[in-house]
Amino acid sequence: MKDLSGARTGFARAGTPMKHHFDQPPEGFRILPGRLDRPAQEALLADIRAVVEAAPPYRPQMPRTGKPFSVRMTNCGALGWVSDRAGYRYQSVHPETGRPWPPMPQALMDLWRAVADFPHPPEACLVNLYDADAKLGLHRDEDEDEFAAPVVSVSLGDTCLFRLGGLARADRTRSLRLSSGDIVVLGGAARLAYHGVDRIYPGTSTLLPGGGRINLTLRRVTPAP
DNA sequence: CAGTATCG
DNA sequence: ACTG
Repeated sequence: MKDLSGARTGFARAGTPMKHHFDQPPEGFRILPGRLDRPAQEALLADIRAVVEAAPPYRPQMPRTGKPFSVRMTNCGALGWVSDRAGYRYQSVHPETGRPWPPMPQALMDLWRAVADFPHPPEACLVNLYDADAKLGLHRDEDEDEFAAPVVSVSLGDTCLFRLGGLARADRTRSLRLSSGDIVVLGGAARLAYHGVDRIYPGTSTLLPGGGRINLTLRRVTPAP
């Protein structure tokens, strides 16, 4: 049964008298018109293989409960996003090896420069590894101290069902498929929009030998100098 | 105080 | 554990 209360913000019909409504996705959300071609995807994948070699993917845990994520993660760049019983945070070292995160590959620095429209380089690239059953619940990227910079996301491998909401958790959401090579920018008002990954469609890409999906999210964490 | 990138 |  649909929620007919109407007492929600979201992708409301135009002309609704309530505040905080929009009939379009939040301003600043865009899927770049041209996805990365196969050679570019393969080059990025080679970079990520090196990252994974130096900083092995691990399974984060939810704050307080310790409940494991289905998604495995690692990072590259000066800072990496981690989650464990102590909470969400950015830190400069891998939580299991204690070593600094491997450097941000040049291709990702170049990609950021090309699409972010922000005058300072990214500090963190979170690498999310999805197997066929992995999901990421609706959330906002709000652990950064710099919201003027966008979040830039690159999809590699199997297609996923991506869900985009609004600025409040209860806002209406839209679902869209993201396929290998797609580049998404969450900037402007959409920088703090709720989003998540509802499902992976196995066998929809030949990029990753074992199947699955890799998502790279580039972020500026500290205020621009 | 409840909620959270969990899971349903 | 930390934010809102």
